[in-house]
Amino acid sequence: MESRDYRLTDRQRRILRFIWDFSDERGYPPSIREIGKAVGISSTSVVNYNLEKLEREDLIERDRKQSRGLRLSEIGASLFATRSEGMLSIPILGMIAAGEPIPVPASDFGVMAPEDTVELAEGILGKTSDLFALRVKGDSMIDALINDGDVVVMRHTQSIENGEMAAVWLRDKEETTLKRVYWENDRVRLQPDNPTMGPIFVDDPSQVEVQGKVVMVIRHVQ
Amino acid sequence: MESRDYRLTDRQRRILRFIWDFSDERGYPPSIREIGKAVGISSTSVVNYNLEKLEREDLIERDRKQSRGLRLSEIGASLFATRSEGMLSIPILGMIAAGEPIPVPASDFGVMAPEDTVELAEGILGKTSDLFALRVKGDSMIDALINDGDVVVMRHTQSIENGEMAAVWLRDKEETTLKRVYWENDRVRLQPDNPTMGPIFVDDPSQVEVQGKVVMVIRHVQ
DNA sequence: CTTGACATAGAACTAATGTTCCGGTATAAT
DNA sequence: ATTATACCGGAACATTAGTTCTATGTCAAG
Repeated sequence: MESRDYRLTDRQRRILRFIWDFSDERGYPPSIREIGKAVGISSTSVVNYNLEKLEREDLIERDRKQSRGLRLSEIGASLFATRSEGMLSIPILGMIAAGEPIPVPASDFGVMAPEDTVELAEGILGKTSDLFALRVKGDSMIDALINDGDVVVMRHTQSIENGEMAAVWLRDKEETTLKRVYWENDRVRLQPDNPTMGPIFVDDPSQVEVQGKVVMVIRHVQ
Repeated sequence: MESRDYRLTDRQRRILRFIWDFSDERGYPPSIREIGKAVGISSTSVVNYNLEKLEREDLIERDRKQSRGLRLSEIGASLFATRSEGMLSIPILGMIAAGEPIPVPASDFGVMAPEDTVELAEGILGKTSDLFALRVKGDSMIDALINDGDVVVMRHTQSIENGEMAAVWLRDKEETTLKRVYWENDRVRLQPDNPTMGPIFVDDPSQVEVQGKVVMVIRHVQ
């Protein structure tokens, strides 16, 4: 971010900073006298004088004749622009089969162009990284209350507990599907949550690759 | 979870909303006289009187003797679905029964204290206003893939289509419940989406009041 | 040196804003 | 009917806050 030189005096900088801090803390802007006291100016006219300078530099905006009628402009606020973050944009990387496993073009979701994104607030989920999303195709997870068209937010991880819902890549079949995963002795059982469907057994555990596990389900109604 | 009823008068609601709007637009809070003018109160003392009520309800905070010395409290601010730079904060106003209808303390969700919020990106849903959220209690909507503990985002509206999912207030029973609503001749059928449960029939349609309809379902896994 | 722009200070003034008091109305409980 | 309470309106009042005016000091340019 470029730092433009506003030709501000030290006093003006301190005034600007004080307006920001005061507003942030109290919920309303300071009066001229409060500014003067904070910055060490005894005369209200001097504060006013400097405020006019700041206004001319488009760092603040003023409503004359209104007590506390001033605010930092967009550009002024950006000087203190602490956090523009807080929002998390999770790419929907594609479809995932949750039914008769349908071929998915790529084994690595990471290389696919996101068709859309789900945007959530940070903090609603734990770690912000390692997240991605997929749109569900099929109804094999109907008993897990995940339906065709839903979006599942997933955490990219290899390690999952027995019975957790995960997106798994079947290496030999070149398919990805959403199932509950159970490791049983020498084989892997991929269990749909739909009574009309049976499990898939994979005898060679190295043939299944966990892409990630489900951490959230989002569904639009209508 | 204690969902508290604020018993605000219409005037107090309008004052609260005006403070919010004004502050949002101007960058500083309104004066007492500005509030009065906006909500149609000629006397500053009456505005002051109502502000004291709002303060007692912890919806605003005041700095006495300071012009414009007031701000919405955290809880007060959360009553408005706030958009902060593309982000939408939707208050979870309480529980809603989706099972054996359990009594819900207030018929008007709009005045209850939010226990939490769901934060989404703006644009993921259409209009930003009129949205609120409820946590589902019970499993009567299990076939609609809505389970105990899920959060339903709702749009506050009276008009819904036949068969849509809605939160309805049963006036005589003083309960709110989440069901599919069917208008049949002279009666209303409230249909759970659970084969083990039967519908509720209400013969007097004026006894049911639609609070809002479901537009989104969010579920955390684990 | 003189001038003028700039920055400052102090004080007086005007306008705005918050506070208080007093009376009135409506309603419900006693 | 009486009382208590909540709510409202008007007006006077006190304080806060914005504006304006005058005066002073600095400093670089002419």
